[in-house]
Amino acid sequence: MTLKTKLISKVQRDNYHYGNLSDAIKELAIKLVAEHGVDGFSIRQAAGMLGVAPSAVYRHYQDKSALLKAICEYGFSRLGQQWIDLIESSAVGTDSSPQAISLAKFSVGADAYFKFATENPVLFQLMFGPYGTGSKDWALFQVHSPENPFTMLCRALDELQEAGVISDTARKNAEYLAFSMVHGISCLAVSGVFKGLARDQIWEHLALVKANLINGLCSQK
Amino acid sequence: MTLKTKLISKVQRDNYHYGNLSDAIKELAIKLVAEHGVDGFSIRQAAGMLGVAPSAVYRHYQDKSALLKAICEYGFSRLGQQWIDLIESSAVGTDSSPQAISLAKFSVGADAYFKFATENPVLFQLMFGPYGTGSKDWALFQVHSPENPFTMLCRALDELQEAGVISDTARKNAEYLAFSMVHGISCLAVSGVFKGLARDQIWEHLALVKANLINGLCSQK
DNA sequence: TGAGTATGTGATCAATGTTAACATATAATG
DNA sequence: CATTATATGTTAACATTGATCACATACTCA
Repeated sequence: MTLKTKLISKVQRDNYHYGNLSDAIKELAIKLVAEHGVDGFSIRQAAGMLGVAPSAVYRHYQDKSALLKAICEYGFSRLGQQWIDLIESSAVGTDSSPQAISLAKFSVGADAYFKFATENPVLFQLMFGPYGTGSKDWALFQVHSPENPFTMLCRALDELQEAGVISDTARKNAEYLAFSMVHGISCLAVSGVFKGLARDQIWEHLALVKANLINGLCSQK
Repeated sequence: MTLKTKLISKVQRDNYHYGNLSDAIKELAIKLVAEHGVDGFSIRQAAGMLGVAPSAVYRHYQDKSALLKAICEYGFSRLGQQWIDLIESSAVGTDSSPQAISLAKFSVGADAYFKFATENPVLFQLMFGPYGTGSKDWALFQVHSPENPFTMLCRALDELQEAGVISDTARKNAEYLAFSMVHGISCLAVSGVFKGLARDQIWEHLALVKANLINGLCSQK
């Protein structure tokens, strides 16, 4: 439970002011948290690595919890970005029917969500933990910000409906259903429950989940 | 981030030996963790509340992480118990068809899982975090212990198959599918994402998820 | 009874989060 | 340009924590 003190290279600085400590400390914290877990992260250690006094951090973040919350916000923003990017990069929509396009978009979106989770397990758990969505004043899921993955999912479902792939009643019930499924398998993958399985197998589970979800939605009249 | 020191009543003891400190500290830890979160829990505080020196705890648990792991094990065992209990108490199976019985059992099992999660949010998150399923040597999900909720789910699915409610192929793909869905909505409920919603609404979401799941499984030939 | 073992104590250590008083660079203002 | 205000660092300190050590006490069992 004590931090491995290791040999922390205390970087020497020549300027009194750092430059942009607020961002620097956040980026480093993101890296350290991902690497050593939330509990293995300490403000003092991070400050030392930047060659800065621990108390300097408190000019930019009120708390350790405030810093962790900032990391969560970064996580959500990056998840949103990757969602969009993956849809773009997978070239969904080139000469296909609107039905096929909306389906592919939905599918790729789910992939992006799952991919983000498995590639950033610690961050993902942090985002939905007490310092993220669990924190008292977390507004991201109430306000309909475009960065919100839930909002993105809803838009993907809207497109499915507009393309006539799913019915109006299916659309109504779909939101929490779809979110639960994609989030669920992501959580499981991240939690260590699938420890024995190969990556390919886990992705097959995701495919199964997606297929069942789409099937269920389409079969609703 | 610092612990609220409050007025911790240091209980006075008359015997040198505590009795069963191992269990006492665990039970208190379970309560404190549930109440103040994992990060708000300290060994020293708990020891103080039992009127015992902090170092005494280390006779029974190698680490703080070992204690947290013990809490996770308790969690899984209690979840399993409640799964069984809820099925018993809801009197599933009195003069009904085998199909109806297996369906009801499955449904009630999912309810038990969800109920446990929402009633023990901190514990639930802990169980699937780094000190639970995420810990390096977590064997509960590899060994098929009867306490394992995944094993229980599988048995419920077996019964659905045996009763002829779902097909053989549906049974094969069902495990991770069902687990993902039930676990997914439980995670969401616990994470704070549903913060604005009333309890009834959240339970309706669960009902929807269950309905869609069963529907999807039954429609597979 | 007496030795061995299990369990609890006290003192101590290094690390951590956090704060306060002080120092310095940058920005704003006259 | 000189001066002041503000933003951003530093140093030192404090209380709390996880953990370890030598030591003390009670229980067990031959």
